[in-house]
Amino acid sequence: MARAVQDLQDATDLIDELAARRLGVNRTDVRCLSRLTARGPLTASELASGAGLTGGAATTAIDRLERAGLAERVRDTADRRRVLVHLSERGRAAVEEVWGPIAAEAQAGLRRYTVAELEVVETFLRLALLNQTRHAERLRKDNAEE
Amino acid sequence: MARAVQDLQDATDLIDELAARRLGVNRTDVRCLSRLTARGPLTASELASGAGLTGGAATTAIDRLERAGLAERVRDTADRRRVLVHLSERGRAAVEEVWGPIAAEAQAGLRRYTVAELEVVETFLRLALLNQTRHAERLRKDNAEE
DNA sequence: CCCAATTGATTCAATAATCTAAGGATTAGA
DNA sequence: TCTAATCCTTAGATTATTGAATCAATTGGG
Repeated sequence: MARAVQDLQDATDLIDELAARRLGVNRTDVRCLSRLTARGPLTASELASGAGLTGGAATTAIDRLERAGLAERVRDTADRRRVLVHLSERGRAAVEEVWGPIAAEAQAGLRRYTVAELEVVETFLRLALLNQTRHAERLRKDNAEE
Repeated sequence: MARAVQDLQDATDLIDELAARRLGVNRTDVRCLSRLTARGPLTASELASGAGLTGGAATTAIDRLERAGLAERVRDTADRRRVLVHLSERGRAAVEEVWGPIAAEAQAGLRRYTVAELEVVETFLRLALLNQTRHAERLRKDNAEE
């Protein structure tokens, strides 16, 4: 079972790599695209913490995405220190082109499952997440108290 | 459901990051450690392709792991061009310390599931993998024929 | 048995990405 | 209004990866 999870993760990793090449950006930028798709427009710092980057790295990542025409900076009118990062129309289309079909087929596959079965799978995933989160906490604490 | 999978992946990612810090190596090195743990001693080139690295990158990654005391180079006596990379005793212990408890608890969690339920989950994961693999192929082809 | 071709690993220079720290602009609070 | 805090950017140093060249060992055809 652990192996099945691992294999799935490796495959996802591979797809990210291929998607990066396809879009002409790097893996970090793909991670940012994914965040932006999932969580709507984000400020530079939200994107940074979401993608596990420092501020400086986020700035250059956004630069690259902007240069690639996949995202756009929009100054927040309410607080002009902030920069909101939006997916551009082209960015949205690119994301759809790469991940749309994957999501669609996954969705289709789910239709063969009964509600009870879906429940089992989802609970499994949530428990696994809980386990990981608990241990992430343990590691964070261990790292802190060196 | 897609969200549950995504969340789990993010959490795994976070753990890799924390583990890297804990062990004093980088993410690439953690990927190598994971490969070495899962697939036993590997030659430098097997490790390279397994971890998605070029030859040069693999060499320096092994250098770092060796310097950190986590792995060891062993010249293959049968074919002396080859270098087998083994986890060191300390490497094995470090992997166990970080991932052992996670695996143990995951294993324990699985015991609450019936055989039928496990079957459902495993099939789900395999189908998801299949879907990803199919689309990885699509992307690879698209990239190739540019 | 030898030599050319191949294979495996390493080295090195160039490139790319990241980090940290400092700086500039804006906002919020006293 | 002045000060501190916040947000993003910039710049220099560090780190990692790539791709090509190199060295060593092996293999196979003649």
